[in-house]
Amino acid sequence: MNNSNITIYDVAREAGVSMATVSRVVNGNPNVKPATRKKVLDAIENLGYRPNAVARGLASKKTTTVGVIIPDIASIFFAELARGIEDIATMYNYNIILCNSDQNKEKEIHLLNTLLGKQVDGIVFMGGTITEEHVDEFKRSPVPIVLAATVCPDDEIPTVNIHYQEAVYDAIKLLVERGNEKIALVSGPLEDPINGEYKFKGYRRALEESGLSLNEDYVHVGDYTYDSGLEAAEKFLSLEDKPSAVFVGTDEMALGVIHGAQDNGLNIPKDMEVIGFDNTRLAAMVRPTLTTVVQPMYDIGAVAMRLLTKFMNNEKVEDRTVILPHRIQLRDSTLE
Amino acid sequence: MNNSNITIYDVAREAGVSMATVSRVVNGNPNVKPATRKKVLDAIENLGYRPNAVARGLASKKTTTVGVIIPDIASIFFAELARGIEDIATMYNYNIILCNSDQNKEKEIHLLNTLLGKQVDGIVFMGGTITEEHVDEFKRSPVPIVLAATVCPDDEIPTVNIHYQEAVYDAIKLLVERGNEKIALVSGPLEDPINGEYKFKGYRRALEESGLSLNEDYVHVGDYTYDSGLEAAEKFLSLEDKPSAVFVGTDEMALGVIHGAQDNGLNIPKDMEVIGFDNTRLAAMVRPTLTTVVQPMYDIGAVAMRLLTKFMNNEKVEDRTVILPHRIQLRDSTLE
DNA sequence: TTGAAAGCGCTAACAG
DNA sequence: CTGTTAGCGCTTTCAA
Repeated sequence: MNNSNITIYDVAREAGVSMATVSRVVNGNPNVKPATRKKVLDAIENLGYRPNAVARGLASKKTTTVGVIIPDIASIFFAELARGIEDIATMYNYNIILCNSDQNKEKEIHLLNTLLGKQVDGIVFMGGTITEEHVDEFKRSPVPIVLAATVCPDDEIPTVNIHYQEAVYDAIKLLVERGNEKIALVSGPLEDPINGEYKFKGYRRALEESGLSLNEDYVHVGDYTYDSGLEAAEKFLSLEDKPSAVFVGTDEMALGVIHGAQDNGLNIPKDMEVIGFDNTRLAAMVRPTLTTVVQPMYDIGAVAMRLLTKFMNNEKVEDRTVILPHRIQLRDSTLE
Repeated sequence: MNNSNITIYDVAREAGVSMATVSRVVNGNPNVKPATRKKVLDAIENLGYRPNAVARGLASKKTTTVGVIIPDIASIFFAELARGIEDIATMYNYNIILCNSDQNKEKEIHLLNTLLGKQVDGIVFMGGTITEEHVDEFKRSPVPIVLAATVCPDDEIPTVNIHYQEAVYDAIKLLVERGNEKIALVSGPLEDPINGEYKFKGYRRALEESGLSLNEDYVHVGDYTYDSGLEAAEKFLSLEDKPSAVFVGTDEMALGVIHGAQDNGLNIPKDMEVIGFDNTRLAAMVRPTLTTVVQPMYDIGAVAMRLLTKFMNNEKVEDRTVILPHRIQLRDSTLE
């Protein structure tokens, strides 16, 4: 039954050894005579002994648990990231305490402290805007912290990202090369530097370099939801001079744009080309299928966690700022 | 900076009291003179003291952490459930250790033991098939376990579900009432009792009661993926006598069915009506929008977690098997 | 190769 | 209202 009350001490007695020896076999210490090891293993088996990780954590100051602060696990984007994190964590024998922050700064800082209180061995942090206060907290942390899919103004903090500006630049350039001169942008909230700083700048730079001017009517700021994509389409279609292509900051909003346009009788991509961002599974679940910038979410999570293990083991880390490659996956929402 | 080394003992000295008193104020024990409390609070502030939850856990035998075993957090369905769980957990001041099981029995049992080793105060379990071995483990657990969106053959194990058979029955009946006589089924893997037992039986019973016979050609077993929905459509459309309606076990597969049909020139719902299951956000992200059975994932998670808190607090629980209501959300993939 | 003993940082009686 | 004192179950020197 409830075997949670049997301790290392009980095993020691049952096996006729000291608890130190039991500890050794439990921890795979080689300095134990095979015969002794067997006795102990048998006792463990008989008693149904299960080591108490909390006690172990207190004594060893390691919990083999890492904290994960994520904006919203229900988001298809972050869920994929989380899976990458968890898989690698499991591989290295860590468990994960998962916390949703809703990108709320107070919550984020509070969660950070809760996790540190729980003595996690490290933290993977995903968020929107990283303020100085965030950075201070990160630096004050007694355990390593790695940011995933989150840009940080301070480059001493380890991060794993793709090159957002470049990625958007590439997408816009592609549209330009295909003859588009009226290219709209549906962005996520500009307060998030990934949108306001990186993606937007990529858009602007690509237009400039192509000799195209930035038309404010062609910029719509959404809130990441499908519905805001729908709205963006409505807005663009109400324009005198409609855009011939639109780049959308996330796939979910891109689906909204596509459907909004189709609901108004447009043909995608003939009447309007659409490019999304992220390459979530959604991209294959629309008609036409969505051309999109591939952001390897799972890999970002996996690499961030791997990086964290290095810090936790005091391994040498050559580069604390890792940039993963991106590319554009052509599908049917763009011509040709 | 790194304040993780300062302990309750340091605070006690700084405040000129005993550690017991510090413990009292940290834990909100009212038996402390206000003046003393203030001294302690100041000392805590000055030193930047942060209680060590691991030590606390060892001493109190409570970790305020619950384990969550989930098939795949990257699934839109489970991610929503997880969010419900986490929100309520946070509300009751618990953190969550999240583990992906991929519905693999060995992994599930192993994770269970890992979590128990970490001394979680309770566990929310989501899975597919629950075997006797599972039930044994659940019953052997020293802490309460609640199953969410997971049917269990043994009804002593607390569960939170909707009435799957009834839900499917309702959907099929609706199709019948609208004049359909050739109703196909796209199911998830039949090994999962939710599919093989409950949903399938709902389908069969509705047909029987409507005087319709079950046609094997009209049953396709998918694997929950969009692509398997696509395949199902291909298969149905290759039939001599094509179905006029199809009920699909999950929304994602339903999108596949819709697109598969459209890719073959069919008009949904005119040529074929489609009903999905779950009412994930996907249901609104297709054209036509998807009529679907509403399974309140978030609520299931939330209620399961709430139930777990009751067990953890030894509160009276009237009903360990809770059934949440379902309904059908009519959209455009069905006629009228 | 094994054991003894001192903590890890905190809670929880029990006194006072 | 406050302090003393045992542990909680395990790891980790240090000796043997």
